Amino acid sequence: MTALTIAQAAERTGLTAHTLRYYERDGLMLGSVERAGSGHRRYTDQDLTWIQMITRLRATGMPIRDVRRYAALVRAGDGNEAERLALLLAHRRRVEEQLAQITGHLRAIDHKIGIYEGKVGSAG
Amino acid sequence: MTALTIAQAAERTGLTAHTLRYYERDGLMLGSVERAGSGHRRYTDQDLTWIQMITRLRATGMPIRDVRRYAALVRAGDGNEAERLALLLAHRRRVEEQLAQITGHLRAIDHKIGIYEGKVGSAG
DNA sequence: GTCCTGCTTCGAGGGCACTCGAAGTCAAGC
DNA sequence: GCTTGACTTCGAGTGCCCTCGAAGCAGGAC
Repeated sequence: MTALTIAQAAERTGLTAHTLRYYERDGLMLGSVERAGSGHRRYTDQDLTWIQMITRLRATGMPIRDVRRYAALVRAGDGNEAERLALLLAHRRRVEEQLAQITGHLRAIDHKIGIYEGKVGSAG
Repeated sequence: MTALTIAQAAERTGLTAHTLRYYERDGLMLGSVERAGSGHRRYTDQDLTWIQMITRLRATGMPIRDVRRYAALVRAGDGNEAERLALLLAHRRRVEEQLAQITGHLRAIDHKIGIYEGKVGSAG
C-alpha cells in the first residue's frame, strides 16, 4: 500500500491540494484521510480510487451536495445499495438528456460553421 | 414583423426577463433592443433568432465573455467572417473534447451501476 | 541552530452567471 | 383620479465551486 502526500495525490488525480482538502472538509471523502505522525495527510490507493469516482461524478455535472449524499451512502456501508443505484441512475438520466441537448445545439452550430466556411473559402 | 414584450420574449426563449436584460446590458446582443414609446423593450424576430444562438453557445458551455466577443464580431459586420469561423471552430473542438470526456466518465459510471444492479437484483 | 520546503488550519476572497429588490414610470381600467 | 400591472434602471445579493493567503509547525540540509 503506497501512501502519498497531498502533493502527490494532487498530481495523480489532476486536482490541486487545495481542492483535495476542500473535498475532505466538505464531506466528500469516505472518512478522514489518514495522517502521518506530523499531521500530514497520507492518501491510500483506496482514497485515490474514490477521488477518481468523485472526479467522474463532478465531470458529468453532479453537484457537490449530491456527491456528498452518495459518499454518505457508501460510508454507511452495506444495505443501501438500492439508494445508491437510484442516485446513480437518476444522474445518468440527467447526463444523457444533457448530452442529447448539447449534441443538438452542436449540430446547429456546425450548420453555422458550414455557412462561414463557404463564405471564407470562396473569393468573396 | 412581430414585436414582443420582454415577458413574451422570455417565454419564447425559455429565459427570464431578468436574464434578457442582463444579456443586453452585458453586451451579448447585437445592439440595443428597440423600445416602444413608453421605454419598454420590443423584441423582433431577429432578436429572438440571435438569442437562440446565444442559448446554443451558452448551452454548449461557451462563457459569457466569448459570446460577447462573438457578438462584437457579428455586430462589426462583414469582413471578419474568418475570425467568427475560428471562434466557432475552437468552440466546437472544445465541446467535442468535453463530450468525449463525459461519455467516457459516463461509461465508467454505467459500469458501477451494473454492479449495483447485480447486487440489488439478486437476493443478497 | 537556522533555513527551506511542504505541509497544517481557518477564514476570507474570487469568478461566473445569474437573480432579486427597491423605487419609479406609464397605460389602461374602473 | 386612483389602482393595477407590466415594465424601467441600478446596484446589490446569491449559489456554486473552488482558490488563496496568513500564520504556524515539522523535518532535513548545511
